[in-house]
Amino acid sequence: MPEGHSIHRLARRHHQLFRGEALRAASPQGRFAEGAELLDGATLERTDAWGKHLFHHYTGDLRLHVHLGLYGTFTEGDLPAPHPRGALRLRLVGKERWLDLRGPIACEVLTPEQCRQVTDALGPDPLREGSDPALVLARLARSRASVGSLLMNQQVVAGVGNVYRAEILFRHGVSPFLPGRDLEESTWLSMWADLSVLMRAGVRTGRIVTTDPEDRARPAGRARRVDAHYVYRRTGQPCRRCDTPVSQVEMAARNLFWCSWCQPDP
DNA sequence: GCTAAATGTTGAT
DNA sequence: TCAACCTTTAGCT
Repeated sequence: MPEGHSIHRLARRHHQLFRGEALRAASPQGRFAEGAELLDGATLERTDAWGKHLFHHYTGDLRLHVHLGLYGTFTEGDLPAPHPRGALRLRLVGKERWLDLRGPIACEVLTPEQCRQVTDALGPDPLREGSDPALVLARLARSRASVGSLLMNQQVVAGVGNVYRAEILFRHGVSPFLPGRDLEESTWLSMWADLSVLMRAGVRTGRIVTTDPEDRARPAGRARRVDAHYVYRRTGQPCRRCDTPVSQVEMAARNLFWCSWCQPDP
């Protein structure tokens, strides 16, 4: 579930797996053969994430840039690595562990300068130290576009995806259709603070849970699955706060979910 | 066990 | 606006 929290979690994990190790790199699929050749033998110094973009810093100023897109996925394990099967874009092998990457939308070796170009095009990331919500506000304040679409724009805020978008709007009673310029500053600042908390929890657990305990159904009997979302993918089901059926509409080829009572139209 | 839909973005039409 | 990327998972049966 690659929203920003997953990518930060992966950055942390890859650092744990391979920090300080010289890695073998290969692209069994062939689509990253040149890049893998460049990386082969380099040592992983550190990892970094900005929004949904992942970076590995290797010796020799080599940077691996990965964007998982919708389908991309990493798998890992202890050596020996299994025989490569399917479309395996990149396999990294360390002293004790292997790491496979499949289906990313971006997997490339960049220079530090090229990495900067990537991150310069991104808005502040609630998961990064020192990110400034005022910069986001400045973008919102001069846009007639809906806050629902602006939150999905990585140049405005980095790391928020369809789930966090729907849930943060609900939690603050904001209609997705409100023009960005009409969002109150104080509302945005509490949304940002809330996003940081929720996304940090996502990094810790690997799951997106946005409901407050009092809005979840009583745990009937044994450990049942937690009611993790207020509106995301709950079309037609009663709102956890007011019982109004959750609404859904397709917006820019993405599903948008909201409660028309808790988040009234502007 | 199978099918449909999905967390995202780019590039072509 | 749509296809591509080509894996995972939720929801059926």
